[in-house]
Amino acid sequence: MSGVTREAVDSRQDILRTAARLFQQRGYDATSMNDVAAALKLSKGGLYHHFQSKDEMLFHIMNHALDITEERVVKAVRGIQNPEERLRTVIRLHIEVVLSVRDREVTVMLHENHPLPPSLRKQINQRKKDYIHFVEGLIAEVQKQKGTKGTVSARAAALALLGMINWIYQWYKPEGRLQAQDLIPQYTELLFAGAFQ
Amino acid sequence: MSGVTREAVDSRQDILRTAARLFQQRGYDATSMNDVAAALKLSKGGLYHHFQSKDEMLFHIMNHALDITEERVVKAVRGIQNPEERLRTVIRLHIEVVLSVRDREVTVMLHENHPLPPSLRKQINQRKKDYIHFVEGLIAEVQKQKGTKGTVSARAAALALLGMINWIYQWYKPEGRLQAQDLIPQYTELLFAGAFQ
DNA sequence: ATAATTCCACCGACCGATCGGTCGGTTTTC
DNA sequence: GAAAACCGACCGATCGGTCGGTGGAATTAT
Repeated sequence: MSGVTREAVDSRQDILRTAARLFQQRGYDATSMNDVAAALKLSKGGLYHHFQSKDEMLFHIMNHALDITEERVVKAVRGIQNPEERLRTVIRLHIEVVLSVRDREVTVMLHENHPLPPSLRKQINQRKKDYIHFVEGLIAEVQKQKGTKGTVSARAAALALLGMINWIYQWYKPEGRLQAQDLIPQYTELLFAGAFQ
Repeated sequence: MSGVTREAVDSRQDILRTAARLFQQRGYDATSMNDVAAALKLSKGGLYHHFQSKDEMLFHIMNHALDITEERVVKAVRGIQNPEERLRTVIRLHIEVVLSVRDREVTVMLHENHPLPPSLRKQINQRKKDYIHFVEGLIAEVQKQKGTKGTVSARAAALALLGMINWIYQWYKPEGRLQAQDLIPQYTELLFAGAFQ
């Protein structure tokens, strides 16, 4: 067993990536299992060899989107001591994740609210809440450090920040003006000092 | 003809209101024409007497949502001379529209991106763009008035503001903490001075 | 005033298509 | 040769949409 046991990469991952692409482009409901199978040059029967249901695929895609966010944002800033710098980095990384062409799972998670079976649904919602809480706590830390006296609570600021970032996929066009590298400093400054400094 | 010619109110409006409620609660795709008809105590055949297709209903709902926004936000602030006060009022009114239980059409318009026939789709998208432009222009005015030197462009600020407001429906619970009346001043201050003043 | 006609909201059975999902059997892989 | 991967025909259900017809109110003719 010298590095074997693998090969064929683990086709589940490939399938999920393709499915995520289609779900993002056409929407979950408008994408049939036949569409997914065809895009993978599989039959529908073959596809069902790997997944039990369409819901299960959506669940895995959403879970993977949350894995990505935790990996590329939460874990990535653990080492940063200064709260303000940590928050600035979170903003940058989160925007980069949302705009990443590679991570279409994230957009699917943001947009689709197809009713999953309750147990699966609860798992996803809990992880989403955890992330909001993470951002809220970080903002509270920065507020404390800066001695903020304003009326903006950490919770409202977190929800506003996540709202403006998570809404980007609704209007962003890679070929349009306002590119990612312009967006990051502007959204950051908006949160830290408003739009009229 | 003494005030006659009416009666029966105009059932198309009633139908659209019911459809909007169902579309918002269950989603457009997950709501069948039978569901809509049943909620109105109609048969599906009877429903199709009033509308040609499900797409047409969605189009009218979205158009109506844009009517509401123009009426209750854009037109409502026309009389306000001072740009800053006008912008503050726009923020308040827009949040109130998004949170209004009565205007479920708005949430439907924000969330659903079902592919309408191109001509209808273009109309909706154009009106959305017009509204973004309206907010962008207003922000630019305030920036000029205040002599803003920062790096936040009016366009980025407009998209961020609309993002944080239009995202509210994703997390807002009427029974939760963070009510509308708390939200409005906090979102306003966030845009004007950031979260750490 | 009444009979005939028009009109309109509505019904309910039906259609073709498509959907998610199944299953028995065949091919591929190691 | 066993096990995993895969095929393709098939199923029941549901979908958006159609259509011939019906009953009653309004309109017109007589």
